[in-house]
Amino acid sequence: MPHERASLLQGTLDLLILKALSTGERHGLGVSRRIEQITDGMFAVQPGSLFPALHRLEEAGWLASRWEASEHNRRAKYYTLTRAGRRQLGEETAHWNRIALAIARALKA
Amino acid sequence: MPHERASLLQGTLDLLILKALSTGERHGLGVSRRIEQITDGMFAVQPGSLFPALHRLEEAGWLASRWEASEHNRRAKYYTLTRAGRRQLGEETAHWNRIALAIARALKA
DNA sequence: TGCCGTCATATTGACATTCGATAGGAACGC
DNA sequence: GCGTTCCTATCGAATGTCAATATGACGGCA
Repeated sequence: MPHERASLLQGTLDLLILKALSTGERHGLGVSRRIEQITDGMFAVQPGSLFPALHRLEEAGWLASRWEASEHNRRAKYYTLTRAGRRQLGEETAHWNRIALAIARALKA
Repeated sequence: MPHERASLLQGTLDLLILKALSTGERHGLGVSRRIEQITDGMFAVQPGSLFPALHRLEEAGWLASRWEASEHNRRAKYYTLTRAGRRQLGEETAHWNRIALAIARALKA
């Protein structure tokens, strides 16, 4: 039960998706649920954001996908991080840290 | 001198403008320079972002403005935080802190 | 007087991203 | 069959940012 549900900060969606997939294969809604979980319910990714983003990341070569039956026996597309995706996750994490630090510093001044 | 210049995270522009004005009256370009200063050169706000944002914030009642001669004797519009603007700065700061914390937690998991 | 560089505000057009709403198919329980 | 849940998918709209450019005023200088 989240206290507040924030809309995503633009630019963090890719990062969160890559992170959600870093612990293993998931299908679309699974990614969405994982993001909600690791952000403590702070961020909820809508389908209209999620699927275009997944396609974009796959297009970029950071994700690979295959069709498979879900745990509820529905057809689902499972995504995995590619090696390039794992590298990208590292870069985006570092990028985020730099930005968050800069803003934190600015807000303290 | 900045090592890297990032484009703004969408949603942080208002926050940075309010913060830049929290230490006193500034005109448009002065706000821009102040942001660059307090973020250690990390963020540079372009005119095409800056002026619409200033107008938006004034429209919202968070800024007040008046025409005055600049330090170089050009006509410049000086902006000040209103009381509501100061309150807004507090809220947006708190909001940012919650978001940054949630993402930091997510990235550590 | 005329020209130019700088300062400063402002607008325009393009672009990416996110969201809300909606659609639609497939499996399951009844 | 029928509704419900699960899952992928697309569309339209709104928003926010940027790059490029326009406009004008001042000061310095020849």
